[in-house]
Amino acid sequence: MDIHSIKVACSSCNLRELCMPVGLSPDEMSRLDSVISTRKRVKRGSALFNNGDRFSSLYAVRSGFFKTRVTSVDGRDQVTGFQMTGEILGMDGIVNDHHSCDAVALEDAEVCVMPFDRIESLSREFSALQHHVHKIMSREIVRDHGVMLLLGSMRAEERLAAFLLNLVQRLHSRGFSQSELVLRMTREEIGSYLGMKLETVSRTFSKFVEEGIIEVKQRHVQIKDTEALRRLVNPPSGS
Amino acid sequence: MDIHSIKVACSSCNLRELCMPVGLSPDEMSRLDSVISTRKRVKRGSALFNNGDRFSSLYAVRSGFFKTRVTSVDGRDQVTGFQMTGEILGMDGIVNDHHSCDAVALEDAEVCVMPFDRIESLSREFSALQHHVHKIMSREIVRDHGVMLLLGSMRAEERLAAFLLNLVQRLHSRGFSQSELVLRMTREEIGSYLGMKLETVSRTFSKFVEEGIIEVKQRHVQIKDTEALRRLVNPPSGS
DNA sequence: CGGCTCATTGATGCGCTTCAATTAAAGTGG
DNA sequence: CCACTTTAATTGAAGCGCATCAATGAGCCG
Repeated sequence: MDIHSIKVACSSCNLRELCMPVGLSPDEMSRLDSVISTRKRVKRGSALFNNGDRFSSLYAVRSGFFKTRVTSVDGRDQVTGFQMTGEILGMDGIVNDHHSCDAVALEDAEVCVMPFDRIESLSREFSALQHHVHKIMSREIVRDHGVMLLLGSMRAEERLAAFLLNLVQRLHSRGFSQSELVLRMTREEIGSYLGMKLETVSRTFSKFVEEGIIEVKQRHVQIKDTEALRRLVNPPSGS
Repeated sequence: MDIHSIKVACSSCNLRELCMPVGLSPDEMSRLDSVISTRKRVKRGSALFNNGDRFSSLYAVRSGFFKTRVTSVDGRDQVTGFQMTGEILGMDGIVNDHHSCDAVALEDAEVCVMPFDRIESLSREFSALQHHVHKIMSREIVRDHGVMLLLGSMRAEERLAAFLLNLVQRLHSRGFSQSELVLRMTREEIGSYLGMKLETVSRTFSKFVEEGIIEVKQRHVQIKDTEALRRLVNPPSGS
């Protein structure tokens, strides 16, 4: 066991509200600790796993920030999500025993490695853990449906507004500001996620700035009028 | 037990390759039979469940055809998928104990009702079933990522070509033709799924007909040049 | 047959992409 | 530490793809 494995314990992790362990007894919790065998560091720009890699584990983001991306046969790619502290990566790999997307760190990151066969065997013992795994996967499905709604029916301004509100809400629930955020991804990555070109992302940011809704300094964004963003996502009534 | 409950048994179901039971022993199979408590008929146009309904069960499509759809606060909706025989509905409901989308039958349909708490308890006994449940949810996640790629990075022709190829492939794996299909959904529903307007769907169909790729007579589609469709989805190299 | 829903097709315009140039920031080596 | 290079972001101008509006046609059913 290397030095990074010390204190790798869900029971003493300050992320337990966000991550896997929920409603477990102290005994169950310590059994879960034994599942989280290792931590793994991932350097900015490198991949936690790639499309085609053999699937073995789920990963809980301990620190840092990831994007996941799928690539079509002809090389186009699409960012399918951004994952922050406490969120789970790797569920795409279960169905075919191989990953079907890339997970790339957008800043130096650390993840908890949770071997999936261990999760499954422990799930057979603890129904609370079992149900939690099901919820995590269901949550991902529901999130994906929301992205489809965004991609299929919203216009550029609405998409970016929804994106900002979503990001800031997730950051807020992790103790950060409701109104300030630092983007960890490029305009191009935002655009890929939102189905628009980087120039459109940039222009839309500028438009929001002109309208006094946000302030932008590079990747630092300050939200000055949350309600205006909400109105953009959900147009009052008649378009 | 009403008459429809007779012979509701996975062990004698000709869909077992497509649906839930995989790699179960005869004993396990008969235990699974006991989970599938009932069948339920759903008339064309009516909902199996709606957004907000309490979640209790997963549903396996026994016959017929469904769409699922999410609705935004301001009333826009997005078709998130079309489900045919052997496919599973309802996984969206696990995370919040309530469904977050509507599942509407596009033709008279019948589903197997699988109470989720029973699935979970049986999953704790049979690891094969447990893993299969995980695979089904993972498959849905992977499918959703594919739809995001389609919505985020493809143009109208590519989207419709991908849609047709996907439909015909799923039908083929159920014993139907590789080249002929009957659309169970309207142009508007196709458009909602693909993020385009019904007029664009219609025009794109017409374009394919002009190019000799397909023949269309109302909802009956005959694919005359599968390779041309494949080339549309995956442009040769340039462009 | 008349009234419905669904589909097709045309004309016009807008939103976003594309191409291109400029600026700003971040990383690199002398 | 400051030139130099590289990457990221902004902004403008032009064009295209798809949406929108509108009218017609085709099936379906009471």
